[in-house]
Amino acid sequence: MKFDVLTPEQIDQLSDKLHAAGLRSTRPRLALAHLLFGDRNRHVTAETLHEEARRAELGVSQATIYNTLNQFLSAGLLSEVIVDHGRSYFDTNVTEHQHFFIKDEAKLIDIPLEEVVFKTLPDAPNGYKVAGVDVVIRLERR
Amino acid sequence: MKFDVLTPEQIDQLSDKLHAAGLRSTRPRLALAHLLFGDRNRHVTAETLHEEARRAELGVSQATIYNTLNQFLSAGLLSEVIVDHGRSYFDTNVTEHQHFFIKDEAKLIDIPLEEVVFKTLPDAPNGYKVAGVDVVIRLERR
DNA sequence: CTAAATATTAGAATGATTCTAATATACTTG
DNA sequence: CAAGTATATTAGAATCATTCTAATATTTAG
Repeated sequence: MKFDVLTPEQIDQLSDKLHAAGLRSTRPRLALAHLLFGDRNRHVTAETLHEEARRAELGVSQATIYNTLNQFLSAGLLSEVIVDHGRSYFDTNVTEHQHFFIKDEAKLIDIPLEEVVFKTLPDAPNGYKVAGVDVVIRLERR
Repeated sequence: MKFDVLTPEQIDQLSDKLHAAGLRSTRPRLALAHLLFGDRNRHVTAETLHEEARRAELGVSQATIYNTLNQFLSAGLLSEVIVDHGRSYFDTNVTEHQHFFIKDEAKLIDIPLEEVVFKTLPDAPNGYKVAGVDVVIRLERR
């Protein structure tokens, strides 16, 4: 899939999404947005996205992959999942939810928020407030 | 605090701990074990431990800090906490428990296991089993 | 005490990511 | 829509945490 394959409608739609997020609509951003924001939620690392972009012959540099992922993150188009040090995972699901993580496969699976319910959770220590609660269920092959 | 300050009793005790974990008792390991395994649980990164070792004039190289932390981890004397990519945190509390994390202060606080109770948790997907459930409550200054 | 096994170390190498600063593209205003 | 200004993109250098290498030192077993 080359960038040229995007229909005018797709370009408009993705352009709007970028503008709505306060980002300029540029060729590399449209191309990456097209890879990221399809019908289903996705999890990528800079490396996996770069590889996809390479295969699709998007002509997008590694620096742009990093810049774009971080800009999409800041703009709220992506969320970050911290399950492993060394590698940053980005999630196209920006609603609150949790994750399964299969380390051996470097794979993440979303868990809908309602499937993780707490009976008890501690209060934040004095002077602090809770910014988020992240649950990671680590999996291994049975 | 120089290494020489360790009493023979402390050396014996830490030596036993290392041997029990299947590790040889060496000067650098005793020195670092002394910093790590005091009366209270601690959270360190390679950097913070290296800085402590430097201040205490232990004469322990950075490579040894990394090697030792990883050996202690493999030996079950430390656990790893994944709350941030880029930096590895090690915890002297090796019993199951959860964490508060204050990103701005690069600070971890232990949460006893009984303070985090689930009402519902999803089953592992087919072919997998749960290896662990990590809960991180992210905090910000109020 | 000697030999074999394992540890330590400085410095090089690696891997992920960020920075730099030069070039290109998008937006704004007249 | 032209020209100028703001913002993006990029290759390659730089950085940061960490691991590796291979030479030297220490520990343990016999």
